[in-house]
Amino acid sequence: MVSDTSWQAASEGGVGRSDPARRLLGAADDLFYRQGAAATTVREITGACGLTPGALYNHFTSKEDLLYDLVVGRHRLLDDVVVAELTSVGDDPVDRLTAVVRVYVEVHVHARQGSRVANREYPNLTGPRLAEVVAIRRRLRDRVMDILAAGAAQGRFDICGGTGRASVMVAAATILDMCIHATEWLHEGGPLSMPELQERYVAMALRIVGASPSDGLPARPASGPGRQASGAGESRRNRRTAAPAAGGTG
Amino acid sequence: MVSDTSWQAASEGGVGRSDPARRLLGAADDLFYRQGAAATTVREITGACGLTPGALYNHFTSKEDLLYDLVVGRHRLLDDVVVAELTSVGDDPVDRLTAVVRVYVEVHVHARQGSRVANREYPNLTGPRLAEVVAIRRRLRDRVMDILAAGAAQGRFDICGGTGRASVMVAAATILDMCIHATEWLHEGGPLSMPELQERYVAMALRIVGASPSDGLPARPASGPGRQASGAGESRRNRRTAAPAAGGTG
DNA sequence: TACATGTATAAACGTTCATTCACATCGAGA
DNA sequence: TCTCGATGTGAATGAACGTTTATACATGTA
Repeated sequence: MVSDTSWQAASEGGVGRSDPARRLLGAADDLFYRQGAAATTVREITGACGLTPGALYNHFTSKEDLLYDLVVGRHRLLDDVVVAELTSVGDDPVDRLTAVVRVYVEVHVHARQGSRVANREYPNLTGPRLAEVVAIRRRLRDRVMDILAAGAAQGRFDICGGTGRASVMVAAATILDMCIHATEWLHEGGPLSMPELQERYVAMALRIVGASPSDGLPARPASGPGRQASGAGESRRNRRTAAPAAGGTG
Repeated sequence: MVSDTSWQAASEGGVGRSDPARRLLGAADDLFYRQGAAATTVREITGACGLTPGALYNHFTSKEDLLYDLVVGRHRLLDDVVVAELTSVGDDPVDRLTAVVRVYVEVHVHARQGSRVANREYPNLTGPRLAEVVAIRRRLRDRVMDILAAGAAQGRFDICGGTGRASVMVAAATILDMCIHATEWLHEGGPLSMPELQERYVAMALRIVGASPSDGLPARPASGPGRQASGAGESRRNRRTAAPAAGGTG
């Protein structure tokens, strides 16, 4: 499990920033989320903070610099959390893939707005700023490819199409895209609780790679309880009542 | 199977348009694909055709009207092809899901550029034009949800999380996103042939819904040859040797 | 009191954008 | 030959953009 406070606080954005800078980041995040970064003007951002356009340049060198702050922060955060989770989880490929999917779903759904901004707006960056974000994204993908390749080599995974690099990449990218897109129609407080959500996505991911059951995780999961696994007992109580009745959409 | 000529010709875009209009559509498609619609100027579009900006307005009422032409055409086309395929395929849910996935992969990968423009730029539309495209997209998704729900009701599918609307939607959207994102790192002439590609995606889709084997399709497919089916022998020659693009990660 | 610092302002800058419009060109039909 | 419709030109328009600049106003400190 993700140690709740660590990334949650950081995901508020603009740590170590002055108060006006943080307010500008927050306003920009809202506007970028609703309209897209390209369609959002400096005047809108500063206006939302009760400021005039010039004020932005006391805190950021440019509009792109502000976007970079938001985007790269989220990417570094995700990268860090994934690494931390993977170093604490052991060698079993099923465990490792499970951990990655759990983290991805939790981070993306929890910080839905910020994640969508990061994933949709990063191509608006240019030059070295873009290169840095792309490098992080590639690293994230390669890490999953390594897990899949290892699992396939051990006979634990059955990747559709074999273990060639192309097939492994298809599977890895599919799994990550799936998790990222969870934010598109699901949100905290929605019809599904976070553990339920994670369970579904873990199950789908394991199915995609054709994972053979290991400890207690059937490829066709029983509806029983999840695994005990990591220590942090944070799934004790449902943080929302969110009656998981069948109906609701997204 | 997709009757090759039908949609392929139509996907060239701008059917029934005058020659300059078609050239403008083609140039805009290229530019939108490379830079995004918002970042592409009317001057660039007309300049690419050896024209001046004003000339565009002899053929389209606005830049958005041109984008609409491109985007709605691709959506209607996909919708039509899916409907045609589904009406000719019988009632078996496995067959129906297989058909949808095959069509999606083929259309998106074959018309990679146009598909990416349609899927990435449609949010730039406004008002009724946007509403029309959104309606088509919803229809496409609902159609897959119906297939999954029917399959689950017949006990042929085992949707992760049960047969509630939310779970079915998660699975349906995941499958469609997966197919759409095939264009992000795969292309005709890439390391995988079209039938291979379709096979992988069909297999992953069936795994996601936990399909139980029916005619000859194991949930863990043997690596042997695919089903006979796919008629059009169109992947004969490799048109490019381009490298597989880096692909989206988290 | 004097000064430095952080922050905000109002106005303007230069650029770029989509769009408009009066006018030219040209092929086809009468 | 004349007209007409389709098409293209090239200049102009008004608006919007990101950004810069000179200036002002607090606040804390020496």
